[in-house]
Amino acid sequence: MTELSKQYDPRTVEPRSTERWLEAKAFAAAPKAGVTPYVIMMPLPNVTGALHMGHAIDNVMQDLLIRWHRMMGDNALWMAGTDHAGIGTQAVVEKRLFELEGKTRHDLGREALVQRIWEWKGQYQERIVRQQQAMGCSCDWDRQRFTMDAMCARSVRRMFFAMFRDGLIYQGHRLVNWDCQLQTAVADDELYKKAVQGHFWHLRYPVIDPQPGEPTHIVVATTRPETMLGDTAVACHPDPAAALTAATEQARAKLDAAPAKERDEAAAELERLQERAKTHLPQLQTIAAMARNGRQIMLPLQERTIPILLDEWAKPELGSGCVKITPAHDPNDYDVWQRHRDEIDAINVLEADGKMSAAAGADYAGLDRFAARKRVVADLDARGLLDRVEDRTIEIDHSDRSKTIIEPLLSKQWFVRMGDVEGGVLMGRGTEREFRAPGLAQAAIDACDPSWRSASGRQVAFHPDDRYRRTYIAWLAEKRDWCISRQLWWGHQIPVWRGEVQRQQLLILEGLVQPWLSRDDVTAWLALPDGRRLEPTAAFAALREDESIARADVLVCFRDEGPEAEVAPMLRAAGLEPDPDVLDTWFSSALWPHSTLGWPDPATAELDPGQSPVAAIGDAPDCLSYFYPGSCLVTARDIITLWVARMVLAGLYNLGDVPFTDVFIHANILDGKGERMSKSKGNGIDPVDIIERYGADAMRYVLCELQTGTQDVKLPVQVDSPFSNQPVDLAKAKHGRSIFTYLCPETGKEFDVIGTVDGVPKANPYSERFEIGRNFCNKLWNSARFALLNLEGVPFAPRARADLALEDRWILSRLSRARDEVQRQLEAYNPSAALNAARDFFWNELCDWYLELIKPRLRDGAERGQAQQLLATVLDQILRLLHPFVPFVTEEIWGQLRAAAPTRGVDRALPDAELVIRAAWPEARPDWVDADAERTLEQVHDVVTAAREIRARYQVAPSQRVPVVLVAPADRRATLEGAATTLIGRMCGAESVELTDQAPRGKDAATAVVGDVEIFVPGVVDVEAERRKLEKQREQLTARIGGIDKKLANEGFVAKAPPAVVERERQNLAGLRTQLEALEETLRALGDGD
RNA sequence: GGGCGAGUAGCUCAGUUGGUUAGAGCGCCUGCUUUACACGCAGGAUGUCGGCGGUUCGAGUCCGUCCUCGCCCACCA
Repeated sequence: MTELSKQYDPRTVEPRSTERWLEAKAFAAAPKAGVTPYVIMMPLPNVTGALHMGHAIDNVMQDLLIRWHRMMGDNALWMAGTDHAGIGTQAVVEKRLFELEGKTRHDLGREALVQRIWEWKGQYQERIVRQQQAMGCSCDWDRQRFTMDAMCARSVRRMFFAMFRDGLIYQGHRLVNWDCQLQTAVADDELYKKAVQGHFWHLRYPVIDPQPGEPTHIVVATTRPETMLGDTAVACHPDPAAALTAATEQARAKLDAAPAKERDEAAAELERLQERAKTHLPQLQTIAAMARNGRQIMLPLQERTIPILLDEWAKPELGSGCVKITPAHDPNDYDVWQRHRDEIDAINVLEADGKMSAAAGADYAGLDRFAARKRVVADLDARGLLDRVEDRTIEIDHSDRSKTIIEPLLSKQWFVRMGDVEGGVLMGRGTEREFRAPGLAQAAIDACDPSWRSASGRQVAFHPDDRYRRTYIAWLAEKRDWCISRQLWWGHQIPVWRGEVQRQQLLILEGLVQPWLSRDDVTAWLALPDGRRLEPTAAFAALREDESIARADVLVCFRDEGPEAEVAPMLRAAGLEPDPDVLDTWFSSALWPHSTLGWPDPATAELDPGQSPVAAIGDAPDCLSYFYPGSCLVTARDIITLWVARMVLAGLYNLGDVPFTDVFIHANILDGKGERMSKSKGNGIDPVDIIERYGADAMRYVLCELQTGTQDVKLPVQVDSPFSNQPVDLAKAKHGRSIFTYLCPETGKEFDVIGTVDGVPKANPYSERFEIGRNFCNKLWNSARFALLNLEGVPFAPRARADLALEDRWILSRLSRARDEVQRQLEAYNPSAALNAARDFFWNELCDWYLELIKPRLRDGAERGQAQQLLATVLDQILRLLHPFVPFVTEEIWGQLRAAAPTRGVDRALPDAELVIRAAWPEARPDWVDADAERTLEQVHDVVTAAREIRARYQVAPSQRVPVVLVAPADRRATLEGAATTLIGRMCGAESVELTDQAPRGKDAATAVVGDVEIFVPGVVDVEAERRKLEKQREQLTARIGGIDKKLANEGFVAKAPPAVVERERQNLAGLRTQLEALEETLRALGDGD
């Protein structure tokens, strides 16, 4: 037997456990007919950088579930991998390229830049995997995937093709959030708001040929004057009087309901609106009338006539009451345009790089938008067309990736139709679970409706409560089309050839391409200038029929790469080009739960070297049919809409079934200030820093303990300053030059907590909260050490419960209950409660009581064997219960325990396994529950605690044995006699324990009363102190008795409370009265000597 | 503006369908090199359950209202 060191050292133990697991391929999962699979798909970390504590809690929760299910006998697969994170990764690499080499992506070119990004990806993927392995993540590393590897790429292409064929993917002009720096569209959730000091310019647009009584100018206001160059109208409300009245009424209602402190503000608002009816309304009505008469405005600088539109978007209560309309650069104006398509156009005055386009006019084209803004303002001012300028703080959208201001821009993008479609959408085409859904979003909504079931009987449920189901549904219910194109270089290129082809060319080509276009694995659409979108056959027919059709936009999508390559030269010759855009990252991550399993066809899926096969082998089914649908998706709530919803709809669309049945939403990790840890905020800390200091188990223990409900977790972070060596609280410290650096409060010098800033010393962050976990591991280690020191020659013999000692029956009873509680809480997705149940049993019952109780037996020849056997068994069981939480230390101890006690068990041998990771989860043992033993031990506990309190009060040295006299009524004495008395003596350092019905004579005894038992410790004195203590206790007792008396005297209580509750109160009262009697008896005994 | 959540011991948090004296860990106080563990052991102190009002025999728990904090969504010419 190896001697265990006195202090647990995770640095030596953790690598050893890891090695054992990897060597035994303990994380690997392969399809096996007849065994239930349990599958978790890891939320893919982005390869933009290293993991922080937010990822750690996510990974630890998954590992907890996976290890638990593995022990329960499920075939547990945890699929790991990383996400290429298109825009994020490209932005990081581009930024470095510029900082280190002063180059832009255009200097490098597409191919070279992508090559750079692959290198970056390799580096970070490796780091991420190292971090996860350090945490103990038991992923099947031989199945690790990347969203851009061959297997996943094929799936992406397949889904795109299917959706394109089904008409669910279309190309359209839409207003998108444009990042002028990265020159790509970005999603709404990739934006953040930032308050910027700006201005509000009021511009005067001349009315053409004003009539008497009509205004000569219409005033409109904007924060972005340069966009006026793209104005195509001015709008006015069709019924300004009614709208203003409505607004006034609303303001009045608000004033009536306003709380005191908002009253003034509400009153002022009401007054302002009432005033407006006089100042603005007449003119607005005039303008509305002018609009009806088709009067025109002269757009200054452009010298273009534009109409006055009547549209409700123009609010009479705001600004001048009129609003300029720039459909190509403002979302609301875009909507106005949609309502007035036949009256106005959209003019795009911006280029992709943020410079003004030719459409802005010769004076402005080529100017950066901010320079153009100044120029436009100056030019208008020079013409006397600038009414006034206000200073204003404006909340402006910024791009999360480039940190630059976003411009709304009209551009051509690819979309997935989320809404309902005429005739519905065929989900799971060609599978046995095929069904028809109204639309993609609706299908995903239905999937978590409790009344819905897929053909496999599955649906999606959220945990720990269904609060987040509402988030999910609310988002999907908008059914907003999903913009899937990004103008990036890093990602899955959109597999479409497109081009504008002239009529003549098309007709020449028809014969050539038609055979191709009629194939199953090719889909083409031809968009005619009149807006019709037709299949090739219909389109060619239309072309022949109508000679006025001059050209068509041709879009061709190939299902597979091979045929595409074959036809490519022909397509090129016809003037088609591959679409340069790439797909939104979420398009590929939506497929993660099945693309990683080889969909659409595991038999032909392409693997990276060394990876486990996904195809069927012999009798074993293939991975896709065996592991899909998966079990549980573990994630933080911010990703519900972005990812969870899209995985559900992609799974339903491709396979006709949900990707998982449960979604476990865990807490977010916040820093000491209460802000969410994230890479971009710079407040994330590397789990490896914590592991190095406290151990991985300690970190896992604390993260599990913190995972209570959905309460977010604050994790105050400190570092020791590399300059003063003093602890620095990062929540209070000032930042240095970057968000990753801080200033030492003593010296004012700068240090770095991540290690990214050159020339600044690195300080390792830590958090004292993890000491709890470290202490726990040490306790576990030492309890095992104690056991192992005492297990030499441990026998195994089946033992009947009747033959066991009182404390043995007690600990088995408590173990049985603890096991059930851990199980119950894990099933309820409550890791904290599960861990605490295991902890409380282990620490408070096993260590504090059982180990102490059996120490004498371990030294006693006759009783030693049984005590050893029980000790080995209980240790075995607690190691199994704790393994999913703290895998490393339990694995190490398990090895030692098996060496010392090859067979463990009480009535029969427990199932054994070489590694605890593969050991069977403790089975329920209701037959071990022993209510009598529990009651007796509870009394022993109470008496011992009281006796110890006496010892502490009189500062009796631990080594000093004292006599203890227990005075109790006959029935109580019957319980405490024998074994219990022995245990009491053992636990409170008694010289002797006397059980009697007679208080000892003399008053030189310290006393305590527990229930109906009086405790005397003769020989320690301070009669007055004793009396005071007992009198205080009597006072409290009397008060409580009074309270219950009153309650029971209350007719309402007796009549209306459940009988069981009333009965309990009566019992309680009786108990308290007995206790009071005993107390008074003790007081009398004290008084005897007076 | 709409929605969701939180407020319990000095700190971080539990507290099941209302029902004994509201709990844990950390911290604090006292004592202890008790043969596994001082990262430990034994003992102890600590609460206007955010405020007010209501329902109820009974409220930390249910309802109303107000205060404070956080998050999500929408909008901002």
